[in-house]
Amino acid sequence: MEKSTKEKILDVALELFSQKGYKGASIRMIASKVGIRESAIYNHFKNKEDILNTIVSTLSSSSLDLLMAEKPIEESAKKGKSFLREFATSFKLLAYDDKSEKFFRFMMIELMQNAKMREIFLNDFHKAHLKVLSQAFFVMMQEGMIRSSDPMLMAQEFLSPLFFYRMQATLLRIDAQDSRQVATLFEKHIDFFWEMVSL
Amino acid sequence: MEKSTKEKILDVALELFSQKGYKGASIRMIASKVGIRESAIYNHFKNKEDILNTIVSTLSSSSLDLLMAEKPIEESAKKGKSFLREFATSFKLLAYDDKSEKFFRFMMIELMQNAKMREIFLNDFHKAHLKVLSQAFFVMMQEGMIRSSDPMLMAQEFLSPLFFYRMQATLLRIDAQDSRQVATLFEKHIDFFWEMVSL
DNA sequence: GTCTATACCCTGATAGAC
DNA sequence: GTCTATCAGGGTATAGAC
Repeated sequence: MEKSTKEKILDVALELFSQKGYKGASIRMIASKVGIRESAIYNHFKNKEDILNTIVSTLSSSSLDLLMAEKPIEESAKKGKSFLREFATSFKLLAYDDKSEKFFRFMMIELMQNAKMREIFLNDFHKAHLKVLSQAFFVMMQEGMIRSSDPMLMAQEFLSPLFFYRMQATLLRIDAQDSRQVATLFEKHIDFFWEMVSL
Repeated sequence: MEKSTKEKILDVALELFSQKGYKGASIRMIASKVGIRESAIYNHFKNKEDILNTIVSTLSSSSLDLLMAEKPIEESAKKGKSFLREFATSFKLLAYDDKSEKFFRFMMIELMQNAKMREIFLNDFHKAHLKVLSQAFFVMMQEGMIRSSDPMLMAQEFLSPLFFYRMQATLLRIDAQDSRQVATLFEKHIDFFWEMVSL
């Protein structure tokens, strides 16, 4: 099963976008890495922006699906610490999945430059995670598993370290540095957090 | 007191770097915004990279000084929650200081593209903060103010939300959105965290 | 210190042959 | 679908007049 030229272009483009950002990755470099001429790109995509949009719409949704495809939160949240561990593990796995990591890198580069990417990050990414977590914490509070507090605040406090550890892991891996110490932080975070909030 | 041309160039460059990144901000745009020709830039800086280096070496250190210019940590850490509040307040103020915010935006853009910026972030910025905080938590544990745990882990857990809230505040402010809700998270974080760890 | 003029490279994109 | 050829525009940087 050979990859089509179109798929090759998308793969190479994501690779280069994640290293140099949208502006820094030229059509010429993409074509060269794929092994065709610049002009041949335009048989598959209208222009450079068309490549970008295809990548973004493909990958911006997939990361959420992995986390949310489970049963209703009302039920799974009753598992308490296990739920948090599953959530964090999914989050951590994304940090070590090739395409997800590349998209994450790309997203971080564009975040401060591109309003559309900010919207994707704040709404699709962050707000969606917060919603799931705050609902879960609400259930856990009702069940008397954890101490009473603002569920949304607790969601922010739980999510922030996950994000930051993921970012650190990505940064270290770019320079081929050892990221195992950071990897253990995901698990330590669950233990630490649960010990703090559980009754 | 008039600003020298050199200072104007640095101000405009930081402004544009923070909006478009290093590659995206051209000498031409910088010159145009300052009100001179491109070639005149080269009377003040050897080349574009020279502008970058001047900005980085000026601003990468200053953000730390603000936080660390206090008394020895061994003493101030004994203040417990007040110490954490002071630390977080300094951190928050940086998010609302014009030049610091611009440099932060610029740093976030370059982080995934530029090895030097990664080094600045991980060593000068992150590691330095962790060192101060872990020392402080160590003292607090010895004084019996907070529960016993790994001081470095506790530092990571305390710092991560601060970073993430700062990033959120910056993102919202770029689009001129209301960032007051995020601003309150800094204070809520202190209260939440302290309630969790204090004895 | 600033200007004009210029050199040279890289960019995205199109036209037309095969 | 891919190629060669070509274009206009923007990028950094330098030389030399004022």
